Amino acid sequence: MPRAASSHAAMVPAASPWDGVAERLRSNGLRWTPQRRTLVDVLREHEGHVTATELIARCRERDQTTTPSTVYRTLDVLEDFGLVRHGHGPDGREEYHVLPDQVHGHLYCVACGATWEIRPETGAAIVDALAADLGFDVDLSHVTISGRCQTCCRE
Amino acid sequence: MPRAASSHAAMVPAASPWDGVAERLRSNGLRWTPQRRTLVDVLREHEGHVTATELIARCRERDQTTTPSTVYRTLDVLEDFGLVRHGHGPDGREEYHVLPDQVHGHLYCVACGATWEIRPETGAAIVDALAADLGFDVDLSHVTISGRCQTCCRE
DNA sequence: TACACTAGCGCAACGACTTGCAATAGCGCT
DNA sequence: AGCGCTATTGCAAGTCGTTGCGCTAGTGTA
Repeated sequence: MPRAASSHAAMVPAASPWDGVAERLRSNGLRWTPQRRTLVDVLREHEGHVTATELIARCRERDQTTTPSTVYRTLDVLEDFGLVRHGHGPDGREEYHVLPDQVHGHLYCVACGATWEIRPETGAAIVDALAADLGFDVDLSHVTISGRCQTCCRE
Repeated sequence: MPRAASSHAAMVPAASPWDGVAERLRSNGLRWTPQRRTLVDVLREHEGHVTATELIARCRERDQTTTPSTVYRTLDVLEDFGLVRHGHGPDGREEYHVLPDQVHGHLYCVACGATWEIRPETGAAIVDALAADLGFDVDLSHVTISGRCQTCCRE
């Protein structure tokens, strides 16, 4: 959807959810700093999953002075805005899902180390099962379930 | 204490899965050390869930010289023997399930902080759903799923 | 454009967990 | 009971993530 910001703004590249971040922050009394800009630039190219450590490394590529604490704190802020979502990988380390268009859980194969996303329908089945059991309202996005993938099971 | 060390030992308390640990270790070329004894003694009284940090603290109560690295390493060994099982809590920290008589997953309420075990039947439903989806063989024991419990949902 | 207000930054220290390594001490064997 | 082999230990150093704090620098306002 072209989403014309004015009568003649037809050349906008395809609105990215990141485009309005600065304004969104400011309108909430927060600030748009160089450090946040760096992180957002990195996130732009990482739609998918990334570990916090990797994000820090990538930020440092662009700005040597990047500090871990700042990155973690900015990620917290972005999470409040729904732009990223964090969970814990099988080893307990932080993992971020960039732009969670759709909440989904993850599977991790302990044998080959690969990860998969749980399909929405399957995720729904899990959510339903737990809702029926204890009336629990699951937040799938925060979880990585481990086990063995089909391929590794065969071996 | 009655427990006669007589020729006929009929007063043994009821065989605990821990009773044979020393022998099991030795017969596998491993060793039964004072440090391991301390940890096992602690575990004996903790059937259920414990964090690694708490275990270390309890060990230190009994033996001031307890070192974290030793405890972690011993837990790894015990896990190989199936006596404990570790997973990661919602904050990514290690949690140990002592004597997992039955593999089960956990639920954590982000609102009130309580945790529940997932009932076997419900767990089975989850395992089945993922098996059907990707042929994935889930290891439920390693997971804590977060969300909101029934009570907190109502509020 | 200058100013004050305060969000955010970088630092330093801390807690949880891991790992390499040299010294110690269980265990089986004689 | 003594001996040697090597599993374990304890330490030190390292990684990942968090937190308290004083100083810096975005922002809205005048």
